[in-house]
Amino acid sequence: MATMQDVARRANVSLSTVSYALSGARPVSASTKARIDEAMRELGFRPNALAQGLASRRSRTLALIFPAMDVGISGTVTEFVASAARTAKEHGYHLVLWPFGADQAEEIRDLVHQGMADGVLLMEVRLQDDRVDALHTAGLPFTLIGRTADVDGLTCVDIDFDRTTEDAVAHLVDLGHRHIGFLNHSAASHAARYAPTLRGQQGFREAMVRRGLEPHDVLCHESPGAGREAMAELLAREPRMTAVVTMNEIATFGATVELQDRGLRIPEDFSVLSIVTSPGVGAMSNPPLTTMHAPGAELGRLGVEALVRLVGGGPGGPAPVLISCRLEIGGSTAPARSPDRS
Amino acid sequence: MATMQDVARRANVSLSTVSYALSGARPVSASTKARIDEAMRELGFRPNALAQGLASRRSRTLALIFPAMDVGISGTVTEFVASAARTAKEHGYHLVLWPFGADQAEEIRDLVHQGMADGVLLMEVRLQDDRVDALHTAGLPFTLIGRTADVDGLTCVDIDFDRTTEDAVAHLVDLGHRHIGFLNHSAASHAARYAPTLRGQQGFREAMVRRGLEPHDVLCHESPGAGREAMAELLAREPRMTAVVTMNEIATFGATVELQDRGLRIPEDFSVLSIVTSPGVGAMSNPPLTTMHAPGAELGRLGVEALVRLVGGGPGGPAPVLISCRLEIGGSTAPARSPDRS
DNA sequence: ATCAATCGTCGAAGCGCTTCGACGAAGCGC
DNA sequence: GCGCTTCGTCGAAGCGCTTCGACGATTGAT
Repeated sequence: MATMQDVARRANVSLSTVSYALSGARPVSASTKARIDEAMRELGFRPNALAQGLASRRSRTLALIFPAMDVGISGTVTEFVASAARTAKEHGYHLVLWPFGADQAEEIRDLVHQGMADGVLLMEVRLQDDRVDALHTAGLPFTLIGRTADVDGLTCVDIDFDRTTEDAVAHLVDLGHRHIGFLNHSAASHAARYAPTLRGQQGFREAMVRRGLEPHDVLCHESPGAGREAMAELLAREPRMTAVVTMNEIATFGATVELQDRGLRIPEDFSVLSIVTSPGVGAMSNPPLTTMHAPGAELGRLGVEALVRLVGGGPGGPAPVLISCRLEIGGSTAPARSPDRS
Repeated sequence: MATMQDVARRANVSLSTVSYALSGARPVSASTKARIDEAMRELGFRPNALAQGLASRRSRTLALIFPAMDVGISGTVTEFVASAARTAKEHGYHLVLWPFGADQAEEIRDLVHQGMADGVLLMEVRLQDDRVDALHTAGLPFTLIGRTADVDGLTCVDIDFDRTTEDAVAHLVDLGHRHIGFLNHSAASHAARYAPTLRGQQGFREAMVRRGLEPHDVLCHESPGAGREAMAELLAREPRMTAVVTMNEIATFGATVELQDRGLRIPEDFSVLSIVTSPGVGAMSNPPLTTMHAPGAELGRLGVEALVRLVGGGPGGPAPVLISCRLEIGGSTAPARSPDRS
């Protein structure tokens, strides 16, 4: 593996000139640059990333802290990670994976001190998150995928739950639905102050109330069985219900079964709109679900771009960047059946 | 950020002694070691990863080359990546992501020359794969997740398709089924010599023939619509069919619809066994599918462990490490209905 | 007591790069 | 023609660590 010294000798210039030719930190005459380029090509020279990092104190590496992850279908995570890695590469950065949960702030601090990363991307952020403090005191640039309760001074990229629930309700109301339920994540996630659960609930309620409609929402464990029960409970609370917004993929499969078991046809008798979904899940139902697909790829791209800006000394986003889920019309939503009697 | 020099001064020893105390490369007296440890703790010292890597010529970083990935539900990929990252960390390695497709062998060579990684994990290997050659000539240790056509001298970790299809057929035959279909991946993947498609097909056929049964298998695009058609074709080919093995998640959802539309109840009239599935997909059907879950986490762990061994100068696996998918009984397989009339 | 073989420690030479100060050679105004 | 700036290049000093050879101080065998 050729070193810069080899290139310098071959091009009859000094080591530092090669470095300047490469980085452009100082001007180099065209003829010299040509000789150097030639020498590099002939030797197949690639600058050593570690030496470069050590000397410049910039590793050109970003770290992605990602959760232990025993979640069910996490196509969204894959999309996110793939997109983040691709974007990092486009900006000349490596992306390293740090598998740390919310309780491992201390270990994160350790890794940060190793100087391997110029910046950190933190995903699955809790409303209250020790890792954020750890990163803060470590003094390393970082951006959050998600939001803590207080985002002051932080750079965040997150799903726009307000807009997503608003759009979801708007879609159903436009179709004539008035009695709409919301099937949320589990009570456990609510208790743990899992942001999507809280924000989804709030967004749905506001979207309904804004229209003078009564919101009905239930928490539901991530399983088809729980989904059936939750759907049953929603119908018990409001028998005139004709549509449901779900934000719980696995439970949705149970919910549709409950509906069909009651003789309610989807979408003729009842509309189902699944929000914040992984790619492809809509297609797994019959009829295929109308979904609002979680913007995993966008989050990855924007998160990395914000971080790169930050690492380069740029400004942190003053406000969180919020991305809404995109509505994808499937076959599970349709105009409300009967004129509403309420 | 404290350096080794700081620690040395504080402990009243030389820089090299600190290094030896840390690495154990040479003996250090207990009392000296104690002083050094103390100094490290007081200063919160963490060795700089880049400097360590530069000096020792080992970055303690592994690279994971992973596909562009526009696949549908890739929970398995997530499992794999998470498990690989966790295992790498347990062994004191970082894991960096290199998003490269099969056609980017040249760029891989470039990155390898940068000296950032001690070893490479290559996933979604094609039977014929330029990247393997690139890695080979680069002289960097690597292990494959999957297998090329010729695995001589290579270290591989892969799904055991023979065993998986054998177990799948055995499960169904034990239940009394005799006319069994196989719903494979797409013709495109077959043409591209995508290994799972080829090996799955072959394994299924052999498992059937071994029992004196006639194998019926179809290629099928990854969509529910194609799944319906493929299921219809299988039934047309063999009307007495009472069970199907599927290796195409999205298509499976269509296949079950086709069966139910024909009045065939699952599992009373017809058994469906979905193999090489992502985590959680079984639960998405009603009834929940009996599946053979792809061992994503095991592949990640074993792949990294093999690579760590290789990087440490250990022997490459002489034979590929093959892992079978684990049968998870759901509600979509049951004893064959009527005594077989064939 | 004597000599060789440890043992524990130190100093120094890198690893391959970035970056700072310096310094001839041009180029400029006057 | 004089000093002055600008341009292109060089040498050297690190970045924070590993590792090699060396060297007193013990230790054990004789």
